[in-house]
Amino acid sequence: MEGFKRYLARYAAGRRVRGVRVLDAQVVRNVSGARLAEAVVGCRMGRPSRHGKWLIVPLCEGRLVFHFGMTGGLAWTGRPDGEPRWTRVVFELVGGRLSYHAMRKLGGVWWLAADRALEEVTGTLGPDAAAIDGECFVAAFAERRGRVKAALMDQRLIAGIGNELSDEILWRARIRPDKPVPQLSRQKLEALDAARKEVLRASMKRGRIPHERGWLQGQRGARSPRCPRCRGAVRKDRVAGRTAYWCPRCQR
DNA sequence: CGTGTTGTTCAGTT
DNA sequence: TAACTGAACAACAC
Repeated sequence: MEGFKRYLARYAAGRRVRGVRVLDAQVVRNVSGARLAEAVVGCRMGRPSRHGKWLIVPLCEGRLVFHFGMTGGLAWTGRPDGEPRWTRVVFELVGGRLSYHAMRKLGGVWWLAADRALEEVTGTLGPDAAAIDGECFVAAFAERRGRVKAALMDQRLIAGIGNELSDEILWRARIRPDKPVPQLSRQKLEALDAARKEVLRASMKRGRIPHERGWLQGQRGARSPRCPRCRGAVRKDRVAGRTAYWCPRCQR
């Protein structure tokens, strides 16, 4: 999401909207295409911000809110040639166009007038995972009783960590994904916090989760995934309703 | 044709 | 209440 934010900031921020084309009305969630166009045409896109996996772009008196589901993205096209496959909404800007695309339509685009709260769209979100300090992070786990992977991915607790990031953080902290939170020692919680900081720092620097040497995510989808640390076989299990990759030798 | 998928939400259950 | 499970959404790839 940080990558999308920077992409929008680089290509679209500061440009005036000339028109909006809604190719699939289903992904514009809370207003009609006509109402969206009425709200944003003539406005200049402001500097985007991010809270967890939500992208917020101020525009005139309101803001556009984007969520990308599992398969969404943004694409900037300077010249009027073909849009990306699965483009759902196109913002025609002075100097180019910004396409919102999504194969599966699990995310969407919202328009929020100035007097509406972000929470109306996003639901309750915890503080952003990249913005909090260690004390706040550890405190978030204080009352949790479930599995650590579920807690990490709970957006109401801490916003921004999804399936892949949670696996990567747990692997780095050497904690198994199904470990009950109450069984984590103070030391382990601090290791989790250190892993959280390092994984997010590196991911935000690159604009995506690295899938390279020394990263568990490089093994996701491999025929026989190997732990980058101990070379043991990586397990693939269902934890907290999602596919978890983890190393049973390193993660206890 | 069946299975799995980077996210979220909801109903139902423990 | 907290938290879990499964289904739903949607559109593929394999």
